[in-house]
Amino acid sequence: MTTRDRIRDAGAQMFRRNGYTGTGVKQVAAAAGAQLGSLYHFFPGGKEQLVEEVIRTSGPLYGDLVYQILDPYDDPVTAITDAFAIAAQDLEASNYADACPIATIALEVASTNDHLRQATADVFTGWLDRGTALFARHGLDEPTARRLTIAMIAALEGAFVLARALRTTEPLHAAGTAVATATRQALQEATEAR
Amino acid sequence: MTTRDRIRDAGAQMFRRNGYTGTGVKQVAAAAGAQLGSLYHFFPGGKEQLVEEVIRTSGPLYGDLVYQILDPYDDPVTAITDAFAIAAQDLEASNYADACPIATIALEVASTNDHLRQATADVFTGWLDRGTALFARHGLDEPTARRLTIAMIAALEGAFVLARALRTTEPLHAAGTAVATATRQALQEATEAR
DNA sequence: GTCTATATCTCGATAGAC
DNA sequence: GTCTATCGAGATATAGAC
Repeated sequence: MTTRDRIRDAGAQMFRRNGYTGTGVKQVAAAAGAQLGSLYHFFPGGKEQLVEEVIRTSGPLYGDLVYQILDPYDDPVTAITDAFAIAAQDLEASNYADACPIATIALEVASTNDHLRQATADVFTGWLDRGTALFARHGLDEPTARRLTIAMIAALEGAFVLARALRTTEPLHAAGTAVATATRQALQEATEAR
Repeated sequence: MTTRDRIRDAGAQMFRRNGYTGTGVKQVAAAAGAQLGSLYHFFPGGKEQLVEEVIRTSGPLYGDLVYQILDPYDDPVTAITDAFAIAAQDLEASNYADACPIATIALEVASTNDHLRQATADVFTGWLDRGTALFARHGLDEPTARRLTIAMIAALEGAFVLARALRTTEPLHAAGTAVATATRQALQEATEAR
């Protein structure tokens, strides 16, 4: 792996766990086994360029991860339940450190840096579009599919907040169950309307 | 209002909007119209003592706010829908700045400061207990009531993340609808089981 | 209790030798 | 591209006069 990649990955991990303002560029360089000069060589825009790249790479990557869990299922209801269970496992395995790679950053910059806010918005928009298409494939009309996707992502993000604070996976299971129920209901109504 | 209260309130607002690590004690003192010496006079534990007090006061206060919206309703389903709609209005009115008063802090400290992490956990636990009691009053058994409460708070927190990043209230309406649906379903099952 | 001044440290960022 | 040294600004925190 190149020095550039090591810096980007170290940044991704530290921003994810300690937040944007809570992470220093020197720490990132040290964690990457690189010199500060190298960081500024590859990221002349400094810390802000580094986070933006982290947002725009880690964000979609995490979307892929979730998508690949959901996609193979015939039944979206069990797909959702299983996906939240896997998220719970992963979170616990990382000692409640690795949840959403961009949520902390998103909240930190939402009212302080519009350029970075837009980067997080682009990531969320990408997730929404893909999720909407996935739900639509199961027979839901576009507005309903979009509504459910938003609810699913919101449930996951919020469950991560509670789970990391409480250090228990209970929120992920509770949120997953609720989203699964709402999805089952929507699918049923779509069938009845046919 | 006393100087101490002004400092606490200014801190609450700045931590809520810019996060914990993103806020400086000098800025807090300046925003409160107080001198730095006064801040350390009233909060000898410095920044950490200040946030902890902010967490433990603003957190329960926000819980009261939500509770007072939900409580008067006979029907929890419309209560939830309305509560999310009100949250959407408030968020938009503050230009997407004032969402949950402790969520950003909670994510920032979850893996970096166990003492503050515990403070946020205590706040969430308080919310959960009150919400569970409220749902139980409408005829749900305790585990179901707790599950729904967790799902509701998670949906709200996650919707805030999406809404602040995307600068739209759509996530709050979508999340509210999903939680309302899950609640309607749980109430129906409870009635049928009787 | 309030104010000013300052100590100490770490921050992001830059310069320049190699 | 990598490394060392350092700049200037801002961070948290403290001291001490009033």
